[in-house]
Parts: sequence; C-alpha cells; structure tokens
Amino acid sequence: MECMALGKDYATQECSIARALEVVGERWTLLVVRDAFYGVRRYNDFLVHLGIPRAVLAARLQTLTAEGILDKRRYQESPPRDEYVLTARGLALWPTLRALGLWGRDFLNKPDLRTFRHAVCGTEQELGPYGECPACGTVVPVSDVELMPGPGLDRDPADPVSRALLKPKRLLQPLETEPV
Amino acid sequence: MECMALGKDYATQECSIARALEVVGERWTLLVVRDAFYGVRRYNDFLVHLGIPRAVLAARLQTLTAEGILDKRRYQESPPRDEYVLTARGLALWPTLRALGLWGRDFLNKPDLRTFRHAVCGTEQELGPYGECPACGTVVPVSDVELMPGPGLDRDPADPVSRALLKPKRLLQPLETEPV
DNA sequence: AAACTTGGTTCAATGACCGAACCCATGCCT
DNA sequence: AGGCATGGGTTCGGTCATTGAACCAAGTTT
Repeated sequence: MECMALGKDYATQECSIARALEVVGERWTLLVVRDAFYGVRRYNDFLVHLGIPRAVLAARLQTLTAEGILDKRRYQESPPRDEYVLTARGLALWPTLRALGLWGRDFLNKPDLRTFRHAVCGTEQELGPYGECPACGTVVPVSDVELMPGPGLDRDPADPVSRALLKPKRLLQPLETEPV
Repeated sequence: MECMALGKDYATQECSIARALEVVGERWTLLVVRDAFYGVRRYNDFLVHLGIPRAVLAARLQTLTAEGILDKRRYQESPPRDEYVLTARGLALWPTLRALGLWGRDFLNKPDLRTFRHAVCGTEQELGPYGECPACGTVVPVSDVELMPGPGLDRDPADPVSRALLKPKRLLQPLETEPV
C-alpha cells in the first residue's frame, strides 16, 4: 500500500515537468531551495526568513533530503547540530529558480529586489537570462554568482536573515547572522 | 477585506521568485500552462489530458486569465465556445517550464519522454538548455519549436489529447483531436 | 537549578482539493 | 417534437494539507 496514489502526484502525466513538480511543486518547497542558494542552512534561519509553520518546514526539509536535493549533515557534535546544504541535484535547480525570478520581476513587480552578477570578473553588469556574464561571456557557475541587494528592498527588515542578506554575498556561501 | 492575507500568499517574502510562485505555484497551474504550450486550448481537452477535477480546472483557468497569462476568447458563436490561449506574459513562462523539464529529465527519470527541436532549420538535434538550436545557433522562438514524442512515451494512451500529441507538432499550434 | 537555544512534534481549526453528481444551452438524430 | 450527446461549467460532502500555537527534549549558559 505504500506505492499508490497519495493524491499528491500527477498520476496520469507522462512528462518530466510533472515528475519535477511532484518533487518540488509543493507549497514552500521552492522557497526553501531558494533560501538554500542564498546561503541559509539552519532550521531556525529558514524558519524566521520564510515565516513558514514549523511543522511544514520540518516536512519539507525531510522530503527534500529524501529526494536528494538537500543533504542533512552534522556540523558540530555538542550540542549536536545539523545543517542542510544543496546537493548536485539541488544545485541543478538554479536555472529553474533563475527563470522564475526573471519572470516574476519582468511581469509582476516593478522594482528590482535582487540582482546577480559575476563575482570573479569584477563587472557591475547583471547576469543575462541564462546566467551568462555579459562582460566575460561565460555561463557563470552558481558558486561564482554574487547576490546583490536591489533598490526595492526593505532597508530595515525584522529578521536577522533578511538583514544578513542586505550585504552583497556569494550564493551558497553560508549566512553570517549577527550575534544578537 | 479583499486585499489581505488569503493565506495562500508568501506574505513576508520580498522576492520575485515568491511573487511568481504566488501566481503560478498552486497545484496544477504549471501543468495547465504546459498544456497550453502543447496546443491545448479547450476546457475539455485540459480536463481529459490532465485528469484534473473539473472545479479545480475552472478555478485555475479563471486565475490564469485574471493574471493575464491566458486569454479567454470566443472562437465560435453558436454554440458559444471559448478557448484559452497564452498571452505574452504566459509565453514568457517557457524558459521556466523548459528548465523544470530538463531538471526532471536529468535527475528523475531515465527515458526521454519528449524532445524539442528547431522546426525551421530541419535539424534533428535537440534544443540546448536555453532553447538554442545546436545547428543554427539561435535561440529559437517558442512558435518555431517542434515538439517530438520521445521513446519513453506510451504508444497507445487512453485520452485523445495524448494521442494527438504522439505526432510531432509545433508548440502553440492548436491541437487536432481526432473526431471519434 | 532556572532559563535559554535549537530543532523539532502534537493538536485543533481552517482551507484546499477530490470525485461524483447535477445543470444548462445548443446541436444532432429520428 | 422527443431524446440524446457535447462543451463548459457549478454544487456538494468527504478527505487531506496547511496553519499557528502549544508542547517537548537535549544540551548549555548563568
């Protein structure tokens, strides 16, 4: 009885888009993945940054881990603490998130909230739609993308994660939340 | 009271990805849009192809129309019949769907279910990850993309829409369902 | 020992989704 | 004219997911 019809799958669909959506199409899931790209790694940071119910976050982290998109790993022993980091499969979701973000920016809201650029070549130009650097022409690997806060962003957000994201930083680089 | 907190929005998120997901992130929505790219235009065709509950389909078509992603238009007067076609805003979702589909193919299932290629230049090579044609090098506009059935596809599906999609066809070109 | 932090689980209430049944305007067959 | 079929929905009760708040537990600081 484990294999059938949870009602959450798109049963009749023979399509890799449908398969993908069964895994990352649930509410909150892609936002968790986005935060992982932004350097969020800890349960509590996801929690305050997303404003997600605790139970839902726990469920999502578990399925993302089970699907091999996040890797849960111990980063200190005492007290035992785990962090969630993107696997190769998770990193491969970057083009999807990029495409979604561009669509949202171009068709839904005016002000630029965040922009991305190539960290290593020193350009100030934004990455192109496929993640290519307009200055040096290459498709920039995710770890070399610099995340810049845009003009539309709230300058004084309530949670420490948003505050940490006001400074430019590389994707995937772990977040440095200020000690309170 | 109409404007606040339906519980379905990602309230705290200042992010174009979150904005986008509020619009296209609900269950079924992106599959409806995908079908629109495949040439599905009529309520009934969406219904049988997706296996979606009627009420949900009606709701999704309504919000997609309200958000300016689909355009509902009368295509015959008697009996009055409407069809749903992608607007510019809807067409701009193609890179997102493409990225999702590639991810699903590469990381979730083995067999190629559908492939895309450039219709006008006669190549047999598949489009690249950004929708560029490997033969002629250009980024192919959606209406020039040819949708090819892949080897992993069921050869004798139950519904007429899936059957119509077994033949190669251009994206956006209206579906020709066989008269029964 | 008391209080705090991190990372959860449990619970009742609400909302979304589900399938099945019903509705209605028109067209087609006889 | 009567009957059935088709396209495009709406309504309805039951189930499943999501929500916010409360609770729990291990370890650590004071």
